[in-house]
Amino acid sequence: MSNQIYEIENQESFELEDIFECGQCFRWDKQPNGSYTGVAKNSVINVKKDGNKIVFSGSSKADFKKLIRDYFDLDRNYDELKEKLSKIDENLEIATKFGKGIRILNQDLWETIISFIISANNNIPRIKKIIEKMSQNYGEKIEWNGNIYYSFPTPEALEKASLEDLRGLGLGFRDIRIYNTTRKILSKEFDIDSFKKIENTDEMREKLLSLDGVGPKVADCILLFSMKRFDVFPIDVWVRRVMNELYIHNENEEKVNKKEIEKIAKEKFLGYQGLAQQYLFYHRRSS
DNA sequence: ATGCAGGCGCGCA
DNA sequence: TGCGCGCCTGCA
Repeated sequence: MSNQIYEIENQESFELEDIFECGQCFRWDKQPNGSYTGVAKNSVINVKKDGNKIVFSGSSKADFKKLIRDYFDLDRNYDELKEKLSKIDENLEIATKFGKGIRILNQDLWETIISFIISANNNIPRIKKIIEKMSQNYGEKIEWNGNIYYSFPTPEALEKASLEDLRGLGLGFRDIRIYNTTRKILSKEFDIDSFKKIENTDEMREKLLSLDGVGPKVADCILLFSMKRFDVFPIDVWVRRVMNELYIHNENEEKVNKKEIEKIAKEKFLGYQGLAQQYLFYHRRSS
Protein backbone atom coordinates (compact mmCIF):
# COMPACT_ATOMS: atom_id res chain seq x y z
CA MET A 1 0.00 0.00 0.00
CA SER A 2 1.22 3.47 -0.79
CA ASN A 3 2.78 5.69 1.77
CA GLN A 4 0.69 8.58 3.01
CA ILE A 5 1.92 11.71 4.67
CA TYR A 6 0.28 14.44 6.69
CA GLU A 7 2.14 17.28 8.33
CA ILE A 8 1.21 19.86 10.90
CA GLU A 9 3.08 22.64 12.56
CA ASN A 10 4.96 21.74 15.73
CA GLN A 11 3.27 22.84 18.94
CA GLU A 12 3.77 22.70 22.67
CA SER A 13 0.75 20.49 23.30
CA PHE A 14 2.11 17.61 21.29
CA GLU A 15 5.00 15.62 22.71
CA LEU A 16 5.50 12.05 21.56
CA GLU A 17 6.66 10.69 24.90
CA ASP A 18 3.84 12.38 26.79
CA ILE A 19 1.24 11.00 24.40
CA PHE A 20 2.48 7.46 24.10
CA GLU A 21 3.98 6.83 27.55
CA CYS A 22 1.18 8.26 29.68
CA GLY A 23 -0.51 4.86 29.77
CA GLN A 24 -3.48 5.34 27.51
CA CYS A 25 -2.34 3.07 24.69
CA PHE A 26 -0.50 -0.20 24.23
CA ARG A 27 0.34 -0.51 20.55
CA TRP A 28 2.90 2.25 20.01
CA ASP A 29 6.62 1.61 20.05
CA LYS A 30 9.51 4.01 20.14
CA GLN A 31 11.82 3.71 17.16
CA PRO A 32 15.61 4.12 17.19
CA ASN A 33 15.21 7.60 15.64
CA GLY A 34 12.90 8.74 18.43
CA SER A 35 9.72 8.54 16.42
CA TYR A 36 6.82 6.26 17.34
CA THR A 37 5.13 3.65 15.20
CA GLY A 38 1.81 2.05 15.98
CA VAL A 39 -1.27 0.45 14.54
CA ALA A 40 -4.53 2.32 14.88
CA LYS A 41 -7.83 1.55 13.23
CA ASN A 42 -6.33 -0.76 10.60
CA SER A 43 -3.63 1.72 9.69
CA VAL A 44 0.06 1.74 10.42
CA ILE A 45 1.17 5.17 11.53
CA ASN A 46 4.55 6.68 12.27
CA VAL A 47 4.85 10.03 14.02
CA LYS A 48 8.03 12.02 14.17
CA LYS A 49 9.05 15.50 15.07
CA ASP A 50 11.03 17.17 12.34
CA GLY A 51 12.15 20.65 13.32
CA ASN A 52 9.10 22.86 13.34
CA LYS A 53 6.93 20.11 11.92
CA ILE A 54 5.18 17.02 13.15
CA VAL A 55 5.12 14.44 10.40
CA PHE A 56 2.60 11.62 10.26
CA SER A 57 3.28 8.92 7.69
CA GLY A 58 1.76 5.55 7.18
CA SER A 59 -0.35 3.08 5.36
CA SER A 60 -4.06 3.61 5.41
CA LYS A 61 -7.14 2.81 3.37
CA ALA A 62 -8.98 5.62 5.09
CA ASP A 63 -8.78 9.37 4.62
CA PHE A 64 -5.38 9.78 6.26
CA LYS A 65 -5.70 13.41 7.28
CA LYS A 66 -9.10 12.81 8.81
CA LEU A 67 -7.87 9.73 10.62
CA ILE A 68 -4.92 11.61 12.11
CA ARG A 69 -6.92 14.67 13.15
CA ASP A 70 -9.49 12.48 14.84
CA TYR A 71 -7.14 9.98 16.46
CA PHE A 72 -4.80 12.60 17.89
CA ASP A 73 -7.62 14.90 18.92
CA LEU A 74 -6.05 17.71 16.90
CA ASP A 75 -9.13 19.91 16.83
CA ARG A 76 -9.19 20.38 20.58
CA ASN A 77 -7.37 23.30 22.16
CA TYR A 78 -5.17 21.76 24.82
CA ASP A 79 -3.40 25.04 25.61
CA GLU A 80 -6.72 26.43 26.74
CA LEU A 81 -7.55 23.34 28.79
CA LYS A 82 -4.17 23.31 30.51
CA GLU A 83 -4.58 26.98 31.30
CA LYS A 84 -7.95 26.30 32.86
CA LEU A 85 -6.64 23.37 34.89
CA SER A 86 -3.50 25.11 36.09
CA LYS A 87 -5.64 27.86 37.58
CA ILE A 88 -7.27 25.34 39.91
CA ASP A 89 -4.22 24.88 42.10
CA GLU A 90 -0.46 24.54 42.21
CA ASN A 91 -0.59 20.75 41.86
CA LEU A 92 -2.20 21.01 38.47
CA GLU A 93 0.00 23.90 37.49
CA ILE A 94 3.02 21.67 38.01
CA ALA A 95 1.45 18.56 36.51
CA THR A 96 0.20 20.26 33.35
CA LYS A 97 3.61 21.82 32.87
CA PHE A 98 5.24 18.44 33.26
CA GLY A 99 2.91 16.63 30.85
CA LYS A 100 2.45 19.59 28.55
CA GLY A 101 2.43 17.45 25.42
CA ILE A 102 -0.27 15.02 26.43
CA ARG A 103 -3.19 14.48 24.11
CA ILE A 104 -6.01 12.07 24.80
CA LEU A 105 -6.20 9.69 21.87
CA ASN A 106 -9.47 8.76 20.27
CA GLN A 107 -8.96 5.00 20.12
CA ASP A 108 -11.24 2.34 18.74
CA LEU A 109 -13.91 1.40 21.28
CA TRP A 110 -13.80 -2.37 20.82
CA GLU A 111 -10.00 -2.44 20.97
CA THR A 112 -10.01 -0.28 24.06
CA ILE A 113 -12.55 -2.48 25.84
CA ILE A 114 -10.46 -5.60 25.24
CA SER A 115 -7.15 -3.86 25.99
CA PHE A 116 -8.24 -2.54 29.36
CA ILE A 117 -9.83 -5.84 30.39
CA ILE A 118 -6.36 -7.26 29.80
CA SER A 119 -4.82 -4.47 31.87
CA ALA A 120 -6.45 -5.64 35.11
CA ASN A 121 -3.89 -6.62 37.75
CA ASN A 122 -1.24 -6.62 35.04
CA ASN A 123 1.84 -4.70 34.00
CA ILE A 124 2.42 -2.69 30.85
CA PRO A 125 5.13 -4.81 29.17
CA ARG A 126 2.98 -7.89 29.57
CA ILE A 127 -0.20 -6.12 28.44
CA LYS A 128 1.60 -4.99 25.29
CA LYS A 129 2.96 -8.46 24.66
CA ILE A 130 -0.47 -10.10 24.96
CA ILE A 131 -2.12 -7.56 22.66
CA GLU A 132 0.63 -7.93 20.08
CA LYS A 133 0.31 -11.70 20.10
CA MET A 134 -3.46 -11.45 19.88
CA SER A 135 -3.12 -9.18 16.83
CA GLN A 136 -0.57 -11.46 15.18
CA ASN A 137 -2.83 -14.48 15.60
CA TYR A 138 -6.22 -12.94 14.82
CA GLY A 139 -5.61 -9.58 13.19
CA GLU A 140 -4.88 -8.75 9.58
CA LYS A 141 -1.43 -8.40 8.15
CA ILE A 142 -0.39 -4.94 7.02
CA GLU A 143 2.86 -4.36 5.17
CA TRP A 144 4.41 -0.99 5.34
CA ASN A 145 7.90 0.32 4.77
CA GLY A 146 9.32 -3.19 4.49
CA ASN A 147 7.89 -4.30 7.81
CA ILE A 148 4.90 -6.38 8.77
CA TYR A 149 2.28 -5.17 11.24
CA TYR A 150 -1.02 -6.58 12.39
CA SER A 151 -4.31 -4.82 12.95
CA PHE A 152 -6.20 -5.42 16.16
CA PRO A 153 -8.58 -8.35 15.60
CA THR A 154 -12.25 -7.73 14.92
CA PRO A 155 -14.83 -9.29 17.26
CA GLU A 156 -15.63 -11.80 14.51
CA ALA A 157 -12.00 -12.84 14.26
CA LEU A 158 -11.52 -13.09 17.99
CA GLU A 159 -14.59 -15.28 18.31
CA LYS A 160 -12.61 -17.98 16.55
CA ALA A 161 -10.32 -18.21 19.57
CA SER A 162 -11.30 -20.92 22.03
CA LEU A 163 -10.82 -20.47 25.74
CA GLU A 164 -7.65 -22.53 25.46
CA ASP A 165 -6.42 -20.43 22.55
CA LEU A 166 -6.94 -17.31 24.61
CA ARG A 167 -5.15 -18.81 27.58
CA GLY A 168 -2.29 -19.58 25.18
CA LEU A 169 -1.87 -15.88 24.51
CA GLY A 170 -0.84 -15.43 28.13
CA LEU A 171 -4.10 -13.91 29.27
CA GLY A 172 -4.26 -15.98 32.44
CA PHE A 173 -7.50 -15.65 34.38
CA ARG A 174 -8.63 -12.90 32.02
CA ASP A 175 -9.30 -15.45 29.26
CA ILE A 176 -12.92 -16.07 30.23
CA ARG A 177 -13.57 -12.35 30.51
CA ILE A 178 -12.36 -11.74 26.96
CA TYR A 179 -14.27 -14.80 25.77
CA ASN A 180 -17.55 -13.68 27.33
CA THR A 181 -17.23 -10.02 26.39
CA THR A 182 -16.45 -10.86 22.77
CA ARG A 183 -19.64 -12.91 22.55
CA LYS A 184 -21.75 -10.36 24.35
CA ILE A 185 -20.67 -7.75 21.82
CA LEU A 186 -21.10 -10.02 18.80
CA SER A 187 -24.61 -11.02 19.87
CA LYS A 188 -25.41 -7.32 20.28
CA GLU A 189 -26.53 -7.90 23.82
CA PHE A 190 -23.99 -5.09 24.11
CA ASP A 191 -24.41 -3.17 20.88
CA ILE A 192 -21.35 -1.12 20.02
CA ASP A 193 -23.13 1.19 17.59
CA SER A 194 -26.04 2.11 19.83
CA PHE A 195 -23.67 2.42 22.77
CA LYS A 196 -21.76 5.13 20.91
CA LYS A 197 -24.96 7.14 20.58
CA ILE A 198 -25.58 7.37 24.32
CA GLU A 199 -25.16 10.94 25.51
CA ASN A 200 -25.08 10.58 29.28
CA THR A 201 -21.71 9.46 30.59
CA ASP A 202 -23.10 7.70 33.67
CA GLU A 203 -25.47 5.76 31.46
CA MET A 204 -22.52 4.68 29.30
CA ARG A 205 -20.59 3.70 32.37
CA GLU A 206 -23.45 1.52 33.65
CA LYS A 207 -23.63 -0.21 30.31
CA LEU A 208 -19.90 -0.91 30.27
CA LEU A 209 -20.06 -2.38 33.77
CA SER A 210 -22.33 -5.11 32.41
CA LEU A 211 -19.39 -6.53 30.49
CA ASP A 212 -17.39 -9.33 32.09
CA GLY A 213 -14.03 -7.98 33.17
CA VAL A 214 -15.11 -4.35 33.18
CA GLY A 215 -15.20 -2.77 36.62
CA PRO A 216 -15.19 0.93 37.59
CA LYS A 217 -11.56 1.62 36.74
CA VAL A 218 -11.60 -0.15 33.39
CA ALA A 219 -14.94 1.46 32.46
CA ASP A 220 -13.55 4.93 33.12
CA CYS A 221 -10.43 4.21 31.08
CA ILE A 222 -12.56 3.07 28.16
CA LEU A 223 -14.71 6.21 28.37
CA LEU A 224 -11.71 8.49 28.55
CA PHE A 225 -9.45 6.85 25.99
CA SER A 226 -11.95 5.93 23.32
CA MET A 227 -15.07 8.02 23.86
CA LYS A 228 -13.64 11.48 24.62
CA ARG A 229 -15.48 11.57 27.94
CA PHE A 230 -13.42 13.86 30.15
CA ASP A 231 -15.92 13.74 33.01
CA VAL A 232 -14.71 10.41 34.38
CA PHE A 233 -11.97 9.72 36.89
CA PRO A 234 -10.23 6.34 36.64
CA ILE A 235 -8.87 5.43 40.05
CA ASP A 236 -5.99 3.00 40.26
CA VAL A 237 -3.24 2.61 42.83
CA TRP A 238 -1.25 5.54 41.42
CA VAL A 239 -4.18 7.91 41.31
CA ARG A 240 -5.17 6.90 44.82
CA ARG A 241 -1.61 7.60 45.90
CA VAL A 242 -1.33 10.99 44.25
CA MET A 243 -4.80 12.12 45.37
CA ASN A 244 -4.02 11.12 48.93
CA GLU A 245 -0.68 12.89 48.88
CA LEU A 246 -2.05 16.11 47.41
CA TYR A 247 -5.55 16.45 48.78
CA ILE A 248 -6.39 13.99 51.53
CA HIS A 249 -3.26 13.31 53.62
CA ASN A 250 -4.39 10.04 55.14
CA GLU A 251 -1.56 8.16 56.85
CA ASN A 252 -3.00 4.87 55.76
CA GLU A 253 -3.24 5.17 52.01
CA GLU A 254 -5.17 1.95 51.57
CA LYS A 255 -7.90 3.26 53.81
CA VAL A 256 -8.65 6.14 51.49
CA ASN A 257 -12.18 5.76 50.24
CA LYS A 258 -12.82 5.74 46.50
CA LYS A 259 -15.99 7.75 46.99
CA GLU A 260 -14.00 10.42 48.76
CA ILE A 261 -11.54 10.64 45.88
CA GLU A 262 -14.34 10.82 43.33
CA LYS A 263 -16.05 13.58 45.24
CA ILE A 264 -12.91 15.68 45.45
CA ALA A 265 -12.16 15.13 41.77
CA LYS A 266 -15.66 16.07 40.71
CA GLU A 267 -15.74 19.22 42.80
CA LYS A 268 -12.22 20.38 42.08
CA PHE A 269 -11.73 19.49 38.44
CA LEU A 270 -15.16 20.56 37.23
CA GLY A 271 -15.96 18.33 34.30
CA TYR A 272 -12.36 17.75 33.33
CA GLN A 273 -11.55 15.06 35.90
CA GLY A 274 -10.28 12.71 33.23
CA LEU A 275 -7.78 15.15 31.84
CA ALA A 276 -6.67 16.27 35.30
CA GLN A 277 -6.20 12.62 36.21
CA GLN A 278 -3.90 12.07 33.25
CA TYR A 279 -1.63 15.00 34.10
CA LEU A 280 -1.50 14.13 37.81
CA PHE A 281 -1.01 10.44 37.16
CA TYR A 282 1.67 10.93 34.54
CA HIS A 283 3.57 13.37 36.69
CA ARG A 284 3.42 11.22 39.81
CA ARG A 285 4.34 8.01 38.05
CA SER A 286 7.25 9.58 36.20
CA SER A 287 8.92 11.07 39.23
C1' DA B 1 12.84 -16.79 45.82
C1' DT B 2 8.43 -14.41 46.94
C1' DG B 3 6.18 -10.28 45.92
C1' DC B 4 4.00 -7.61 42.76
C1' DA B 5 1.78 -5.28 38.59
C1' DG B 6 -2.63 0.77 36.31
C1' DG B 7 -8.69 -4.76 39.10
C1' DC B 8 -12.34 -7.76 38.96
C1' DG B 9 -15.69 -11.08 40.58
C1' DC B 10 -17.16 -13.64 44.11
C1' DG B 11 -18.68 -14.84 48.73
C1' DC B 12 -19.92 -13.36 53.06
C1' DA B 13 -21.53 -9.90 56.74
C1' DT C 1 -23.76 -1.92 50.05
C1' DG C 2 -19.37 -2.86 51.68
C1' DC C 3 -15.54 -5.35 52.39
C1' DG C 4 -11.70 -9.16 51.93
C1' DC C 5 -9.60 -12.44 49.19
C1' DG C 6 -7.77 -15.25 45.25
C1' DC C 7 -6.29 -15.06 40.65
C1' DC C 8 -2.66 -16.33 35.54
C1' DT C 9 1.79 -14.91 34.41
C1' DG C 10 6.31 -12.97 33.94
C1' DC C 11 9.79 -10.36 35.84
C1' DA C 12 12.98 -8.49 39.51
